[in-house]
Amino acid sequence: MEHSYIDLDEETLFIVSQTFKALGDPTRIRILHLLAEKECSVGEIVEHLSLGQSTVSHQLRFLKNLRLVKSRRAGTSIYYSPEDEHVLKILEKTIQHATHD
Amino acid sequence: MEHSYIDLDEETLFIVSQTFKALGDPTRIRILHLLAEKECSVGEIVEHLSLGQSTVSHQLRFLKNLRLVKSRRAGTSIYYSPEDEHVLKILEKTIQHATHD
DNA sequence: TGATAATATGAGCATATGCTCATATAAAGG
DNA sequence: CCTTTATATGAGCATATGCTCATATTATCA
Repeated sequence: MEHSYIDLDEETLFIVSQTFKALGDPTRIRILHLLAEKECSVGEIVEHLSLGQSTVSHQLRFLKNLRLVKSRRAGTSIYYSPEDEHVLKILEKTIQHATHD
Repeated sequence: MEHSYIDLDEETLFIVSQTFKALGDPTRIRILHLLAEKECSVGEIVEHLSLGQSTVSHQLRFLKNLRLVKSRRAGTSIYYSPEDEHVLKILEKTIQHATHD
């Protein structure tokens, strides 16, 4: 029996799953959702979300490795902001979807 | 210092993270992507994707618990298809994004 | 340059995740 | 009914994940 289905290649599968995995954790969602509103330093994120400094740094590194956030230094502080508009839109839309349905 | 940011409530956070967690695994992505093209029985999924029967059944249960797929029985076979259009669109768009960029 | 402030990083631990193996359940046919 | 076919489920195991604690880096300022 014939069918035209072509399976996803490994690289696509890896990228897509990694991207969604990034959004699949409450802490990272909170961080991204906060950064969607305004650029924040690590310390500001820690305060706003009541998280440990180490936790935030670790998660930011995770997000940065996936190019979902970018950073800039200002003195001793480092400010983070979203980098991937596509992923950010998906997140915000899904939050809307979950909130208003 | 004042700011208008309101953190996400726990329930929203849970729903959103669960949803993305579902999309954060290569096996589930492959299954959903296949089902996006056509309704399949468990056995058909097993064949198309070269996965273990138990693996597929477990993942389908996972996806069904989150209402991402639905099922209908036909004799001894059970056919699965996507249930959540919103999530399916997100998945397909992200696959496009990962493939064509 | 020594002290302080902000952030990053590594190790360790507890929990979560995903697979496999074996077995259970359900429907159909003889 | 008893078998066969299709699917579901539970247990067990290896790996992944996310947090905390301690410590390392980096930059600023006295």
